[in-house]
Amino acid sequence: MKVLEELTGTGQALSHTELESTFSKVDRITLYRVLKDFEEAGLVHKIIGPDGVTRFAVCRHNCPDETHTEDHVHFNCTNCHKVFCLEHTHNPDLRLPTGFKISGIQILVQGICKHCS
Amino acid sequence: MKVLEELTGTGQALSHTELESTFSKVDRITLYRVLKDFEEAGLVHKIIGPDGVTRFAVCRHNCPDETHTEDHVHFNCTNCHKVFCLEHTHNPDLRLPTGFKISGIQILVQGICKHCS
DNA sequence: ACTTTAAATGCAACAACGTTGCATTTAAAG
DNA sequence: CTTTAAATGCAACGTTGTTGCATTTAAAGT
Repeated sequence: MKVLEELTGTGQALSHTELESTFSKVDRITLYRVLKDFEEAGLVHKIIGPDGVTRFAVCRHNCPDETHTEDHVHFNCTNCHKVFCLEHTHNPDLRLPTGFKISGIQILVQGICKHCS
Repeated sequence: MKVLEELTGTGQALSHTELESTFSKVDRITLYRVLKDFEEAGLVHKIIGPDGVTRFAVCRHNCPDETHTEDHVHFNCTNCHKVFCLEHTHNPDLRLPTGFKISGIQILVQGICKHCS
């Protein structure tokens, strides 16, 4: 699929709207289904930004085969509003109050990205 | 407002739908406006869960007066699906790739909460 | 090459979430 | 008691996402 190529080629996470305008000839419902299939197949993962916008990014090498746990940090640039996967910045260990058991962590950092600074 | 009392009383973050059913006599648009005003006034802060559902929680003591930066971790229980503010679990220091400047961090931990374990 | 079957696409409709404009009610100030 | 402003409710609209159904496309079988 060309959608997968687009997601792999660009270094950022793309929203449904962005993909829709890229593939203007494709129906938006088809896009929804394609992305849903990709996500269930473990090829892409969904990122919900601080604005509530859901974006999609390809799963890279450090995405475990089975669990598809995203052990990396996501970055949201407040200038260009793009969302990146910082694949090499892993989730830190957190010490929670007693009684809370961790199964997953999602970290979204906001700031100025490499290209805008 | 009774909405503020409800948010302060319960120890968790409440979604718009939950608040709507609590105050069934209040119009949902009024609820939207009240929550928006509270947020702009710095009384509550918005939390967007991993499911994309936005919830609201009161800002406690450690919310800085000016910036309203939420320097604490949010917890989403995979059993009861509630969202809590872990006020005493602060955001860790993250070391990002060169060129990325941090202005804010949002951490959402998933697992089993104190009441469900 | 033709038929059959299944998968992929497009369309229509619907539901949830959120916002805006306008009229009405409520409450505060004069 | 009147005037003004704030708060509420209603209607309408836009966006996002899902589902059902018909149609097209492609693959498999004969």
